[in-house]
Formats: sequence, structure tokens, C-alpha cells
Amino acid sequence: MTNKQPLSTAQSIATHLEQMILDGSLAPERKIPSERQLASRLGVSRAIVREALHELHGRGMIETVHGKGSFVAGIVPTVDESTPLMQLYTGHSRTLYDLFEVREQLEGQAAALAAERATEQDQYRIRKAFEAMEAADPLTNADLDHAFHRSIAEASHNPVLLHVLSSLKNLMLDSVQAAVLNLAHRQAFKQQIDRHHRQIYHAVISRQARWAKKAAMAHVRHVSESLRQIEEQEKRLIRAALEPQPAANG
Amino acid sequence: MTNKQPLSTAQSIATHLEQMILDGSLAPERKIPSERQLASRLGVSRAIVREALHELHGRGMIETVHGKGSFVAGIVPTVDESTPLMQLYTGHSRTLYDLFEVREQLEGQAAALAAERATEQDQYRIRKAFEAMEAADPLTNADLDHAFHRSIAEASHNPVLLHVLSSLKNLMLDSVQAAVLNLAHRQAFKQQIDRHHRQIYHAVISRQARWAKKAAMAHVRHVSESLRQIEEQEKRLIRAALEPQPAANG
DNA sequence: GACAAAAAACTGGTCCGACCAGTGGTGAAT
DNA sequence: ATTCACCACTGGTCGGACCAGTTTTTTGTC
Repeated sequence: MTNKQPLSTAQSIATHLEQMILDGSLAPERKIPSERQLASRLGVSRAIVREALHELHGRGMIETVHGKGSFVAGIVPTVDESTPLMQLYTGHSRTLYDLFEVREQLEGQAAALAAERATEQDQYRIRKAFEAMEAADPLTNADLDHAFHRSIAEASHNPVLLHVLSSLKNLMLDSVQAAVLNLAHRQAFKQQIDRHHRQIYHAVISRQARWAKKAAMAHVRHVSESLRQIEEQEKRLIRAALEPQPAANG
Repeated sequence: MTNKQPLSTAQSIATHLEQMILDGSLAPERKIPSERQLASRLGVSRAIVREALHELHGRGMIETVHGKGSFVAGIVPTVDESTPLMQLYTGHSRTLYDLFEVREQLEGQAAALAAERATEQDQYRIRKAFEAMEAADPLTNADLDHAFHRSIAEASHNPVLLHVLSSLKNLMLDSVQAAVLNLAHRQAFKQQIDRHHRQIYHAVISRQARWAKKAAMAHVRHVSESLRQIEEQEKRLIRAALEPQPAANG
């Protein structure tokens, strides 16, 4: 009908990147490789890459910041500091639990969908993330935990779900780290978490959607409740984690 | 604190051209000056012009043909709101259903929480929204439908959930309108939707969380599946909804 | 060692000039 | 008048250069 002519290089690159974003290969966080990197990797000039990126920008799929890079646009308006929501839970930790409440639902859905839809490649990625997490120190665990959950979210093959979950994670990034760090200190909690992870992992791999969903939801709920429990013990848990290390060594 | 960065040259040129196109300064024929012309006229390099044009192409406002030039895209003035994921499903309608997939979950949760947590004031608001919706014409129904669902989401007293749902709704605003409009035309669908609304309403008001959740989820799923069904009948459903009132009076 | 200042090494933004590849008009050869 | 080579358009691609922000590393000082 219209144009069957070979797409211009920029077009196909844009389409390619778009596909990667939709697939989740490019997570909604800070990830898109630098222009020079893309250029050399794809064997084209930087100008072409820039044109492709502008194309995507026009579609509202990415944002670009001078000096920093290009990022996959978040669905939920990426809250930086000034966002009302941010202050909300910074001051009122209750919102943190609202966050968990929503996350519980979505992680459950993600796990269920992952169990149903994961390709072999997805399963491989999930396994890798899981094994890396198991073999890690409790201290460096935070990122790996994140990676594990994301690998599952990616396997859901629902870009919307992936983006929303990513946004939520961003939203609670600081506090989650505080949580994991603090939970990891307590052997009992950590073991429970590991058990949950194992359950999720096996459920997804063995394609048992219901089980996966339940396990994932239980996991999030457990983390949330553990956190709440701890918070009552040490009220200043989150505040401490958010404050700029007072550099008090003595 | 947000992004007040002076728009890049390419950005402002793109915006400028967009404005001209919308104003009609550039009619939909063989319009847009050549890249070299624009470059010299605007006092920028051709690369910048090309980036701007790609931006517009990404928004679907222009088409470019090798050897001929760039042209204002057909009769379909692009949607002004360039929301992040908006374009996403414009091209890939699959994403629309991903959106519904997530929404199903969250609307269910919202309804359940609303049933549990709604204050008297919430219930009052919900009732008002519901009654307004019932007494309305099928045509003006879209906004009222929106309002009804939001009143429930608000009653969940989970700001995060509200926030996310709001974002998702924004993303599918046009298509939802298309959906409602198209579903409303068909008595069978409309009655089913009304029934769902009634169920949700009563479940929430009578504080039956499980029921509310089920009804809400069924509702979203029904809308999604109805839409899918219709889409197969009339492939151009969404496109039509996105097109500017053809101003066809005769 | 701790810490702040300077430097280097990123990132994107812009420009230039060149050349390739389609398109269309003009004029010469037929 | 038709045909065809040519040339002046158009967009497509390239490479290198430089500017301007950001982040990391190094360095110099206490």
C-alpha cells in the first residue's frame, strides 16, 4: 500500500530498540547504551543512532538527558524528589506499606504470568539470577534480589506490568535497601526470604502459575510484615538509612 | 527541580514545525521544505533538522520519502498528548491488552480495599458517582465511568494504588473512550457493563471485599475481551476514535 | 587516612563536509 | 516526438571534530 521500501537504517534501529523496550530487554530504568556504544555495536554512525533515538523520543518511549544518557520512559511518572508521592512515604512510612500492598498484587501476577509465558531464554535468565542470588553474600544481596525479581517480571512478557513494577521499585528503592539490609542481618528472616525465593523460582520454572503467584505474594507480604515488625522495634530504621551517614565511627 | 533544561535545538525545531503543521501553515501536501533548506533558513546544521524530522516522524506527523522529501502525514493529525506509553499501543494494540491485564488486577484490589476501608464519606461519593452514571446517556458515559472507578480507587485509601491506576487510565484514555463508546452502541455489552457496575457498587457498599474484587476483575476483563472481540470485527476501531471529528455534517 | 580540588573520562548536543542513492527535469541524439 | 544520458534536486549515511554537561578518578593538601 504505502512503502515497502527497505526501512532506513534509523527506522529499523528505532523499531529494534522499541522491540527491546517492549520485551523488557531494556529495563525501564537507566539503561540505554550510550550513542557511541550503540553506534559501534550496530555498525552505524552516531548520527543514525541519534536519529533513531529522536524517533523513539517522538513516540514518548525514551527520555534523554544531556551528559547522562537516554532512559526508557517510565509509565508511572518517574518520581524524583519533588513528587508528592515521594514525600508522602518519606514522612509517613505508612505509604511504604501501601506500596507493598500494590506490589504484592503485581509481583503475584508477574510470577503467574512468568510461569505461563516464560521462554527457555527467560527461564535461563531466571535461573542465572536465582543462582547468583543464592551464592551471594547477604550484603551484596540487594541488587541481586532486585535482578531476580526483575527477571521474573520480564518473563511475564507484559511490558506494562514490567514498567509499573519498575516504577514502584524505584519509588521504594531506598527503603527497600534498608529493608533487605536489615532483614539480612537476622538469620531467621533471611532464611525465610531464601525459602520464598526458592519457591517462586521452582514454581515459575515448573510452570505452576498458581503456586508462583501465591509464593510471590507471600514473599512480598512477608517482607512487608517483617519490615513493619522491625520498624516497631527500631523506629528509626528507615530514617537512619535515608540520612546521610553521620560518619560516626566511635 | 524538574526538567527546565532549555530544549535542545532539535526539540524546539520539532515543536515549531509541529505547531506550523497544526496551524495549517504547512498543509498536507508536498509541503515541508528540504532538509538543507530548513537548515540554512533556521541557521542550524542539517543533522539537527534531520533529528527534528525524525522526532516528528516518531509522532506520526510526517512521512519521508527518499529522493522526494518530507510530507505532512495524511489526514490524521496526531494526538497531541504524547504520553509515554500512549504511542506504544497505538502501534501495538497488544500492549493495550497488557494494560487491561494489569488493570484487572489493580481494579480488583482497589475494589476489595474499598469494600474494607471505605468511610461513610467514601461511600457517599461512590453512591453519587454510581447514580450519576446510571442516569446518564450512553454517550456522556465515558467520563462518569471514569469517575465511578476513581471514587472506588480513592476509597481504597492507598495513595500508591490510586496513583498507579490513575497513570494507567491516562495511558489508555483514548482507547477506553473508544471502548466505552463502541460498547455502548451494543445494548448487550452495555447492559453487561451496567450489571458489572452494579455488582461492584453493591459489593463495595456492603463491604464484601471478595465479591467486590471478583466483580471488578470480571468487569475489566469483560471490557477487555469485548474490545478484543469488536476489534476483530472492525479493525479500525481505535484509529477511528483517534481521528479528529471528521466535521462531516452532511 | 580524610577530604576537597583538579583532571580525566564518560555522556549527549552541534556542526561541518563529504559521498551515496533515489527522483525528476532538461536537453541532446535519435 | 520519443528516448536516454545527464544533472540538479531530494533524503541517507558517514566520520571526525568540537562544545557542554555529568561522573569518576586522580591528585594535592591538610
